[in-house]
Amino acid sequence: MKLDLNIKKPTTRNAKNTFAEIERGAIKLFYERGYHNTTVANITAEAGVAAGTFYLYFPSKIVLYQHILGVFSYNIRKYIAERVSEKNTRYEKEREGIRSFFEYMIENPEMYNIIWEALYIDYNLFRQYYQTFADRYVVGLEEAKKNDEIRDLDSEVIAYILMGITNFVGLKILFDLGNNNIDIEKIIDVIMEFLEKGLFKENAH
Amino acid sequence: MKLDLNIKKPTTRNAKNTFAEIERGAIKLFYERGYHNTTVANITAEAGVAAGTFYLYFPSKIVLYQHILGVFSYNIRKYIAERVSEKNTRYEKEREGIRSFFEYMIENPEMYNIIWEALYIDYNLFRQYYQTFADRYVVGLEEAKKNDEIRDLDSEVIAYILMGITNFVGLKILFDLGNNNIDIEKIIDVIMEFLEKGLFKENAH
DNA sequence: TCAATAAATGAACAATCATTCATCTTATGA
DNA sequence: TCATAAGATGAATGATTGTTCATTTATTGA
Repeated sequence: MKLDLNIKKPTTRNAKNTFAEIERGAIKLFYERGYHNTTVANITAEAGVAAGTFYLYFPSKIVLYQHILGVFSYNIRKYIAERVSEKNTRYEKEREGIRSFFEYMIENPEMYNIIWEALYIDYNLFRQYYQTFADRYVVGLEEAKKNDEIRDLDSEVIAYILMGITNFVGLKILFDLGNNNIDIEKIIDVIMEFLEKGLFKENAH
Repeated sequence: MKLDLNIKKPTTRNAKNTFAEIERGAIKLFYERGYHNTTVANITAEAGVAAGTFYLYFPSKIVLYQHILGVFSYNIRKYIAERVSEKNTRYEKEREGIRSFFEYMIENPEMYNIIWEALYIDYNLFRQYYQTFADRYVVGLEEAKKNDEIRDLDSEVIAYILMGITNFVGLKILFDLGNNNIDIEKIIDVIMEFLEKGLFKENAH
């Protein structure tokens, strides 16, 4: 499934550094200005190398983007999975999943913009990213159902519901990141109470 | 608050048609190819007018985008508000809000891409769009709290939770729109049961 | 009917930018 | 040490595209 992007890996130590600098510069600029407002010349200038150097490693600008998306996609899944696997109940796993998503997002605010931008750069990659994320989620939810931990609701719909909650509350957190008075734990508390008891009171209808 | 985009409104009937054709062509192409892969020449060709005609009405390509975003933003809010106001309980309002969001989205799949793309074209407009949407939501939620219909949770967080749910489940629906066996009512049932009782069973932790 | 105004045209312009390539520099390993 | 390969350079290229403008056509109101 891992598609070959035709990227040339550097061998010498200096070259590895050059490659990493191009990655770093691209992530910074794609985040700050978006893919289309970032030129290859911008990236190489940020990386401190000549324009032509870019094409030693990447056959095109779009391939660099696809590569970076792949790296982020892998890293966030790994980050979350490692922390969730430490917990035992679905409730604790869910809480930890949400917390680690927010953590990763705050440490790597570039990820957000870069992943969403796939919708306008490579639609299939965008769709695949979320569908893969959802598929993994479904596995955990089905297991929790077997253990009688969660209600018997369509797991795929629930997966998208939970991704929607974390992504949009995450968006709000990014909006407010300038303000120093955001309390992430308090926000997670609200989400968890919502997941526990729902929105409506018993007499609501 | 309504910002002046410096758009020239047409006066004669023919000119009104030209203006509408440019709007229509732009929406079609922004949806199909994205903003950056759509040229002004593409838009005028789609509209069946000469390239220069574009600048009779819009001072630049970006202003046309901002104009279209404003139209969608207004239309979807109006569409939902009209239907929600017919309902009495918060439960019924919520269900109708979700349903009408999906309805509008399926009828106007362009809206989704065009609004999200704001993140890469005009960040402030993007942020303003969601914050305005959330602010409206908060008003309704606060009222429902007073009526003891919903739990006492932070209304702004809940607003982003609910927007996240509708947007991401909506995304899933758009992914699957090719398949003819999607049952929207069933998906809404899942969301509503989730909102009623939460995700976890009583004995979950 | 006929000036005055509005609408429309499309070739030309100027700027941008992804990519190439001939040349030079550095590293490697036998 | 030295031949070979890998890494790096940056000016040049060619294609694209947002915008302008001199000119032509259509509409309007008196």
